[in-house]
Amino acid sequence: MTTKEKILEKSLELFNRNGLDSVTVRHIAKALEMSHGNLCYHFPTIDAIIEGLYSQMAVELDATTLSMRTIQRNPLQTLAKGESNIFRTMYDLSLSNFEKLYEYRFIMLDFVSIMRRIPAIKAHYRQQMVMRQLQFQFLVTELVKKGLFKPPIIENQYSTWIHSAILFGDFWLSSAEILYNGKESDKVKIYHRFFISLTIPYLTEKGLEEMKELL
Amino acid sequence: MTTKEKILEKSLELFNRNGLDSVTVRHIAKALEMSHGNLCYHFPTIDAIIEGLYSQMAVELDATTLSMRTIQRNPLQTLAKGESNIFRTMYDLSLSNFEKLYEYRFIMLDFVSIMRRIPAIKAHYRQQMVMRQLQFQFLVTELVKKGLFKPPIIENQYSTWIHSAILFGDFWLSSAEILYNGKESDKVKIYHRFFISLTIPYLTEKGLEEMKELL
DNA sequence: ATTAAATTAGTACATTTGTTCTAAATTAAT
DNA sequence: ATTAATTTAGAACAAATGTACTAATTTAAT
Repeated sequence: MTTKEKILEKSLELFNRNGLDSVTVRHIAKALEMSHGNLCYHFPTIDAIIEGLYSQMAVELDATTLSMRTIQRNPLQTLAKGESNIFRTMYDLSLSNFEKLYEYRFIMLDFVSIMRRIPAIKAHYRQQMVMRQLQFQFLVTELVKKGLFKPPIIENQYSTWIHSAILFGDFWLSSAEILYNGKESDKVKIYHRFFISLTIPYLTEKGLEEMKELL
Repeated sequence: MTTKEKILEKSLELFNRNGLDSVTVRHIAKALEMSHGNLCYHFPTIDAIIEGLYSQMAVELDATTLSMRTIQRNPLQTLAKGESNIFRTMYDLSLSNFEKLYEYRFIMLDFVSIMRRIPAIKAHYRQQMVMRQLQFQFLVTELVKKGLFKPPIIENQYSTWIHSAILFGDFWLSSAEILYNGKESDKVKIYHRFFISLTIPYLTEKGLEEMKELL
């Protein structure tokens, strides 16, 4: 493991534990038993560390999104494997997404602050968001075609719902930080279940049966 | 207007404009053309200012919640006024809530950070949350009874939904801060409409008609 | 083995910040 | 009008922080 990697790893640990505000280059250096002068040799500013961690997360999230893209590219083929697969795939993909966000939770917990501090991150996030929206949109359309999701009752119903689903995805960690009381090790699972449950009123009877099977 | 009030007012303005992190006692004092020594006479710490503003918001939010409580205390009487009233009331109350949150948006934009810094605020918020949850629960039950909301398909469906509605209420400003592109003056209206739209799949046909009338 | 490049430690400096303190000035009370 | 209380300004201090710089040490290359 290179020094840069060691720094990123330890920084993530400290950011997650103590929050963005409370961690300084000196803390990180001390935790690594190196001089902060040296640390600044590798990462001249603390923002560079944050940016490095964000990039890491983005890359790792992309790995899961990639499977999503496979579905998108060959939707018929993917869906043809059997209808129960699509929910299972959705479930698994969103869960690994949630887990990844938890791994980098300091970013989500200080989301606005980070986006304001580092414009490059904000730009990247906004770009990703356009993609996410399209993927969701596509997925929902497929689900309606397949008779698993109800057709929209009013115009734009699903795009509104997608928007709120994305919002949930971005801020469940913040909400949990303040309200969650249970075991830390159950947090991801529970909020992910919340997330999945939000689809229920949109399901057809057929969709509901499959979902019940899954849960 | 007392000096304390002037300080709170100007602080709110600066916090909203520049973000929590970027505002110091000296900035506030300078904007008010007073010495920061004097400012610290009225508010010994910057956290005291934040706490003051949070209390203000809480009190003002309570004013709207109070009307909510009137419904809760005399639900039959309130509902008997005509079924269209309940949606109108919901709409108006949630809108004034959204407007109030916008007025104190710096709090919502640095929600986690503030809750971590000032335990008293966190405690108060958590307490309020229990109330909010109950009010929502009650409201939904009434709406189901009245035949405006569908009965739950699976157990705890509505408590999950309420949870996510509260999450939306707390973090729409954060999401908008990063993603919203439109006119600033439309922000509240648009996100509030989102919020209201999230009820649609839960509405009965009767409910849907009334909602369409409202929107 | 020698030279060049890189990494590292430690120091130093300028800024900022929250907070305290003192003395002056203003206001209110009697 | 005198006294007491409140308010204000400004200086002062300590701690923390980001960043830069220098010199030493280690590593890699030839």
